[in-house]
Amino acid sequence: MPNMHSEHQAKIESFYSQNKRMPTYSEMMGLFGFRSKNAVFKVVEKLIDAGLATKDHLGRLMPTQAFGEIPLLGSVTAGLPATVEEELLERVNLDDMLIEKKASTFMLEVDGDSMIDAHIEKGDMVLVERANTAKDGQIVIAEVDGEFTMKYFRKEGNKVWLEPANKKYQPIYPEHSLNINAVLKAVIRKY
Amino acid sequence: MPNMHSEHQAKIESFYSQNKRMPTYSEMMGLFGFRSKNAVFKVVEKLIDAGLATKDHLGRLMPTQAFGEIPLLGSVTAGLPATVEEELLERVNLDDMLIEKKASTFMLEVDGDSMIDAHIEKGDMVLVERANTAKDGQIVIAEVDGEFTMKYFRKEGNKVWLEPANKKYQPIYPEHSLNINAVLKAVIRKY
DNA sequence: GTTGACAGTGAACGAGCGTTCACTTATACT
DNA sequence: AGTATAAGTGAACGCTCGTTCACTGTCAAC
Repeated sequence: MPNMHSEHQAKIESFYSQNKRMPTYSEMMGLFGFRSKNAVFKVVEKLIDAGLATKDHLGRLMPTQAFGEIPLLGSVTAGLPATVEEELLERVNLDDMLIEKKASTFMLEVDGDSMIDAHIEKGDMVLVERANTAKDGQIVIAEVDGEFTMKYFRKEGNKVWLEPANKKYQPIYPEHSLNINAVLKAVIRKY
Repeated sequence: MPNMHSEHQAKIESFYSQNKRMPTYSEMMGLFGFRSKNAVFKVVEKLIDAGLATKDHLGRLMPTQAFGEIPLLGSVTAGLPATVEEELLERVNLDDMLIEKKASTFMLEVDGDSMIDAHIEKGDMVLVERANTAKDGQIVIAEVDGEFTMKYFRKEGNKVWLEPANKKYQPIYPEHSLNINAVLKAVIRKY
């Protein structure tokens, strides 16, 4: 039996991603197939010694690194190492990485081709944050003549306009006002 | 006082995203500024009545929708609605949406321009899943002559080759074997 | 064969949990 | 003024939690 630890840890991880919380010792009894809580206690003790788990101030198991976190390897040209047992890898949590202000963050689907030269294509998902203002060069979702579009926001002096990232469209110079709706934080394309 | 519920819920959400678990009633006492657990009890009762929370079989608070989930609005041309109080919005969890097999999923940074015509550019982050095989048309990370690259995987009959998404590079026809390392699941670009 | 380490059982214990009860204070409506 | 409704206090209660203790079986080492 190579490494019992990882098997137990995998079951805990699986429980966590289903229930969004850590299992209690009684629940782990069922999870591991034990009939005694003490058996669980000893297993957990080893997981902690191995640095694969932690407890909080209530004695409850805490989600540590590797719960919701994904190994962040180097670049594409480096490829994937054969074994990823190494704990010296950096790890990232998608939510923490992409979402700053959760309450004002939304997701939208892209449905035009006006930002194609910025490599944002139809069908992509965009993560945006509600805002009324933007800085020059940011990509925004704005309302122009009652219609919403995604464009580069440009500002020079007190002159503002919108610029598509597609040569076949023209920049938009607002006559009166320009209602910024949100600024782009991230693009997500799923395959 | 417009809606006390949302304020309390926001504090719980904040606690959850920091501690990756729900607060206990005692912790909520501190969180809300109460000196009695019963005050918390009544607040929680209302949150449940309002459908903003649930309890599990232990009586503990459960993370419900809206914990780690982001409102998924329509398309960009639809813009962002003024109020998002409506509970009829679809919501998505980034992790659940993007990660299928957590144990074999990794993140890499893109560092070439060979996939630029597929709108994957230098600096993008890619979510990949370790694999030895792929289907025709999928984007893969493969090893060719000791070097790793990201390319389209092509297969016709028993002939396989790699195809860049950039006219200035040539397709790669492997002489002996072709080591597929991983297949692309998603592209993430952060601004 | 004996010993020691390890893994698991089963029962017990204190602590903290969620919950309930009785009571007080404040707000709003007749 | 009088009264209902809601919000908060503080103490109590049972239940489940994590933890501990004593014990049994198993396997390897010497």
